[in-house]
Amino acid sequence: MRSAEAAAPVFAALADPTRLALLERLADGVPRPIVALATGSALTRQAVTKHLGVLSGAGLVTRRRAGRETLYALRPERVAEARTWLDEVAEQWEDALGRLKAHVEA
Amino acid sequence: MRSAEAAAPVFAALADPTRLALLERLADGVPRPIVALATGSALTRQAVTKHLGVLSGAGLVTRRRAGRETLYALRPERVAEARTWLDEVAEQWEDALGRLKAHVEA
DNA sequence: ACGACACGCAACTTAGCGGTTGCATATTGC
DNA sequence: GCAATATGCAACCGCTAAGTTGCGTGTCGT
Repeated sequence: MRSAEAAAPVFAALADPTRLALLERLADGVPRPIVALATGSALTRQAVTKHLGVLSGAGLVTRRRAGRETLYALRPERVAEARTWLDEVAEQWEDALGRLKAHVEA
Repeated sequence: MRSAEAAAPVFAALADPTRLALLERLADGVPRPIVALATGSALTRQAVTKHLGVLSGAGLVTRRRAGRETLYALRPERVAEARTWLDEVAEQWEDALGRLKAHVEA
């Protein structure tokens, strides 16, 4: 993920508190069906389904059909990619800060 | 930034490719006026102004008036906060993975 | 003082998101 | 087979975001 074009969809998926909460609940690595994720979220099952669709579309989560229920699980590679983008910006900034400091002290 | 509630606005600000591009151009630590950021972005000055307003609202950027132009500069603390949130999810997942592995091998 | 420059404010249009409701479908268990 | 469960699909409403256009204001340079 080098360009902003590639990073934006992932951040867009992370931009909703409901979706962040879903990710937090999936962060333990256990795949869960929709109903299990809908209970306690004060939302309709359909709303949760849509949010999971967004997360799946951004590659942050995987879907797998198991009988009559579909299991969703976290996909940590994409989380890592988002972190990479932020790392690059932060690193570039710290490099610039370092050069500035060196220039001032010279 | 411990809860999803606090993290979402920052990610929402990062959700737009135009805003990410603006952050990339500000990542060298040099404060720039709006016109300098608008040139080459294929957008109107007003559109860029709005995006900078969003970034400023999320605390990702600072505004400073200098004569007839307003200078925008990156504010790396917030970038670090977003990274922290992603780190927590990733860490939790890796912990879960570690436990799972230990359980399987046992 | 005056023109050019950089910007802010406000109204408007358009498109997409979050959410709900209603209905159809496949699966499980008895 | 039948009721209950878990889900998918589609239409619809309300709201906000993105972007443009038009106009007004302060500032710089000559």
